[in-house]
Amino acid sequence: MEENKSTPSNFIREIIDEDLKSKKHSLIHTRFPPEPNGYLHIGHAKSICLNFGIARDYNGMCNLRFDDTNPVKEDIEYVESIEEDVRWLGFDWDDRMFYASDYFDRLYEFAVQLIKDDNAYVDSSTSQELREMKGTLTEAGALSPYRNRSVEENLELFTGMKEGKYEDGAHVLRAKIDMASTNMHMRDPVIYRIKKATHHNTGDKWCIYPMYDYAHPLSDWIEGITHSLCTLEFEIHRPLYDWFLDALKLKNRPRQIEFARLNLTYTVMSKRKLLELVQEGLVSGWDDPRMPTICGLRRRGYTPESIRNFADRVGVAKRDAMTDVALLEHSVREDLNKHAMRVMAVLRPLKVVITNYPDDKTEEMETTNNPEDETMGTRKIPFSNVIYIEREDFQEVPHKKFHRLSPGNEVRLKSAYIIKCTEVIKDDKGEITELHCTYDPETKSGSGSMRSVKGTIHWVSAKHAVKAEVRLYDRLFVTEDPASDDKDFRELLNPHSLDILKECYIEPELSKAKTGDKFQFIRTGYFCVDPLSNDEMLVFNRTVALKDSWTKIDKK
RNA sequence: UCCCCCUUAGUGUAACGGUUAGCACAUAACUCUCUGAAAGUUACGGUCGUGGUUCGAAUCCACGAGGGGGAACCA
Repeated sequence: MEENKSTPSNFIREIIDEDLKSKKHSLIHTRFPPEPNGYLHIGHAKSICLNFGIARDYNGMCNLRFDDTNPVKEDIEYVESIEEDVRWLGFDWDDRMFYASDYFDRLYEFAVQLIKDDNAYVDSSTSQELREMKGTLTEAGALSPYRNRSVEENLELFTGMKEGKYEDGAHVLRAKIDMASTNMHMRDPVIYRIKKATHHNTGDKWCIYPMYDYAHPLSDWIEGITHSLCTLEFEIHRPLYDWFLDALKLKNRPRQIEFARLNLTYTVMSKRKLLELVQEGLVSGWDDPRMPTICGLRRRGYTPESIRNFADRVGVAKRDAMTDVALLEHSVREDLNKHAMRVMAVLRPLKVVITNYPDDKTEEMETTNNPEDETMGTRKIPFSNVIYIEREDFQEVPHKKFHRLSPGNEVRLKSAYIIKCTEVIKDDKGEITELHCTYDPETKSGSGSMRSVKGTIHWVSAKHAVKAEVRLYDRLFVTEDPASDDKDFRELLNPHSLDILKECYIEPELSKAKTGDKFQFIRTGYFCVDPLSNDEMLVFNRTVALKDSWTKIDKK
C-alpha cells in the first residue's frame, strides 16, 4: 500500500507505545473479529483501519478472525463478503484467517479445566429460572441449586452435553463467579449452551457451543493477540474477559481496549435496521449505493483510499460521537479530484443550434483529461453545429450574478468556442425547446485568443453524443440521527434519495467505459459506471456532487 | 433505584501541570480560474458548572449537571 501519510495518534496507540517501552510486548498483534452474520459497513471500516493500521505502523500483525460461536445466525455467504470487503479496503492478513470455531476443541478442554478447578458448573435450570435467579440491577442474584454439584458430576454432565445426550436447553455450563456482583455479566454467566444445529464451519461435529464472553478472550490468547480492540458496549464485559484468563492462569495475556463506534449523520448503522431496509425492499439490496455498507459505498464509487483517509480523520476516542457525513464526502472528492478523468456529460439537456457553424462540419477539440495530473494526457472531443447544454446553464431572465448563457449574452463552451445566444425557441406551452446561438471563430480553445467571458459551461455534440442513464443519490434519511428519533426510522426515509435521469448525453469517449470506472463530469460531480450497465445502456451513479457555491448564491 | 464509562469551537479530534488551546471538516468572504470545481488567503468559533490543590489547571481532586452503556442459552 502506498500510504506515506502517518495516521494520527490516539489513546490506543499511546497504550501500545507504553507497552513497547516497558517491554511488556515486543511484537504488536491485533485482530479484526467480525461475526459472519451480515455485511460490513463503514463502522466496521473504522475498526478494520484501526486494527490493520496499527499492525502496519508497528510492524506487527493483524488477524482476520470470524467470531462464529452461534451457528444459527451465521453463514458462509457472509464470510465471503467480509473477506472481499477487507481486501478491497486494502488490507491483508497473509495466512492468518481464523475462525473461533477452529478452537472449539481447545475451548472445550479449557472448560473441563474450569470445572476441575471448581470454576464452572453445569446448571440444569430452565432459561426462565436462570433469568429469575439473575437478580436485577439493584438486587443481588440467587445461588442456583445446582451450584454445588461435585466436580465429578459436572464433568459427567458436561461430557454428556458434548455427546448429545441432552436436548437443547436441558443444561448449560456456567462460570462460578459472584451472583452478587454489581456487574450483571459476572453473575455466573453461561459459557456453553446446547444447540443441535449445523455449523457453517464445523458441520455437525458439535452440539454445544461456547458463548462470546468465554470464546473471545481465549481465542485472543490462542492467537497471541496483544491488544484486543472492540467497541464501547463491551466495556462492561472486560472484567469477565480478564476473569477467564485469570482462572485459567494464562500468561502473556491480551488486553481488551474499547473505543467508540462510528456514527454517521443521515444514515443508520445497526445491522438490524440495515437488514430491514433490504428485506422490506426500501433499498435495492445490501449494495444499494445509498447504503453505508462497504459494498454499497464501493458501488457508489467510493475508493478504498478515501475510506482509509476518512477513518484517519475521524480518529479514535472513548466518547460517543456523530460524524458529519460531509467529512466522508470530502474524503472522496479529495481522492477523485486527483485521479478521476474529466469528461463532459449533460444531465438535463437543452438543444443549442449554432446558426453560423456549417451543419456538415465536425471539429475535434482537444482537452486535458485531468488538470490535476498532466500525466493523464489529453483527448479529442467532437464539436458540431448542434449541441446539448445543461438546462440550468441558461436563464432567460438572468439572476444578477448569473454569468452563464442568457439572451444576448456570451458564454464559453469548455474546450471549444465562445457562443452568444441570439434566439430562444419555445413550444405552445411556453417551454423552452431550443436556443439559437452564434459562435465566434476567433475564440477557439487553445488558439491563444485573448477574449474571455465570465462563464464556461460543458456541452456535448448532439450527433456524436451517447445517451446514458444517470442516477443521482441523496442522503437516505431526512434527519441527522434517524436512530434516535421517536419515529420509526422508516418514516424518516428521504423520498428523494434516488433520482433517475434517463435522457442524459455523454461524450462518445465514454461509450468505452466499464463497470467501476470513475469520472468527474465537469461541473456536476463524480460518477462511476454501475454494474447494471450493458451494451445498450450505460448507467452511471453519482458518487458525490462537486461543491457548489452557486446554488447558495442563487438562493440569496 | 444500583454499577461502569464519557464530557474541548457547529462536527470530529489534538494537548499528558507551563503554547496567543492546535488540526481537519462545515460555514462566510476574498483572490484566481476555459470546471461558480480544485487551489490560495482570511474570518468565524471552544475547554459542561461550581469549588479546591498549585507559582501555574482543559489536564489533578471533590461535588453537581448532562450524555452513553449494563439484567440474551446474541455478538
